[in-house]
Amino acid sequence: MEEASQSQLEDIFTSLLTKKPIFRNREVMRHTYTPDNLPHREKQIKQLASILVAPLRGELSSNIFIFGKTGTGKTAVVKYVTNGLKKMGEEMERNIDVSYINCEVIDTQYRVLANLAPEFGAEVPMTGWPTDQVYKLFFKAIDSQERFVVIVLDEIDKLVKKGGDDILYNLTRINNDLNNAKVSVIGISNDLRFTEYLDPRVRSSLSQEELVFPPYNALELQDIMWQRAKVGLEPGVLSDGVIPLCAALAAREHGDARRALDLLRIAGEIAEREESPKITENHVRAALDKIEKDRIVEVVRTLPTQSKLVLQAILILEQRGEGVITTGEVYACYENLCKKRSFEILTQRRVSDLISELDMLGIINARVISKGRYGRTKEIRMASSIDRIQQILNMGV
DNA sequence: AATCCACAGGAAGCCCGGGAAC
DNA sequence: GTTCCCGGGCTTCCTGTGGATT
Repeated sequence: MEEASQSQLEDIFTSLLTKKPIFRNREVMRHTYTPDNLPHREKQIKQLASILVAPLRGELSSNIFIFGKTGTGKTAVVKYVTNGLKKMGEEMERNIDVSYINCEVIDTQYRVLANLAPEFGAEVPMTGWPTDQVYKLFFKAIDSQERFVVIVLDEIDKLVKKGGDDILYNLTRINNDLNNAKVSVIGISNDLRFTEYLDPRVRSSLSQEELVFPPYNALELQDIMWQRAKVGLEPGVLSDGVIPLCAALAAREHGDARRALDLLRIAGEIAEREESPKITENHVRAALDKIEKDRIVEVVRTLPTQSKLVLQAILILEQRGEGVITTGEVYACYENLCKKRSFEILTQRRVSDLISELDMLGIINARVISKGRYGRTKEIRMASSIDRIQQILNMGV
């Protein structure tokens, strides 16, 4: 390292002293933050409020089904309106409870009930009990006093995919048996075709009211970012093209506000680290790259051993570069790999599932193709840089 | 038109580790 | 301790299938 001369040191001090911060309030720039007003969602807010006003009048509110892709403000609007509902409930001395459950994490009937019950004062272990016992306890707890209960099930499609629609069936019918309490359910889903998998009775009962959240267009995304930037960033740190660029990039991904805000925040963090006085379009592009890289690194690093072996097999085949890779080839290579490193060998059926999982994680591309006489298989390709993934793989195992 | 490949992917059920209850 | 539950990973067995080849 070079020796810093006196004048260089002075430069460092002055630059540190004069260094202007980028962020005023970093929290505001996160997509998890719920702002005071939600631009371009006035219609949905009004709709939702007009349904949820029922408990304030002492009536049972309809069940609601909410559709819309990721980052269209579904969760934000629901939280916003239900918060307001709770506050109004307190003012009017009505007993209103709102329970929010994210079904991506809590994805079985048992876990949903075990998470709901404690909110009404019934302690339930996270495992061990029969499900119907938990249900009974939950039922009793909820009916112990007169109240309105709104249960929000976010990412409800995940729940149904794994746990079936039994809970929904029970929850939507629960009012028939309750004496004191009244329950309504808000289901949030980003899979538009998801109701097809539901029992018709559940479907009709759950979608008494339906709300659709269309994607934001680029201009609306800009509005959202401007509004956040006003509070979250120092004035004057934004170069002209930055917000339009973030909006354009996010609009390309079906108008995802979450993505737009992440881009802007990460770009800000990169600018901060570079000690740049302004966020530039290049920072945004760097942010785009960083988000994707970080995601891949994290996913690959935390992959279970067997998935890593399958991925390694695909990598080896890809590097050999002998045309299209199929499930059979991957399995053969994987078998070798396991033998060489003395790991247990799973069946091809299981490996086929692991390949599909890797596809869903976006590390590889796998699509089903038919080679006519030569059967049906998956055509497998790497989705991103082979070298980088090999590096991450080398660190583990 | 019939055949037939190389799998896809559903269904059922096993095993195990978590835990509760008795 | 034994016996009961749950869920996740996995195997076994299975039926289904698009389209080149016969």
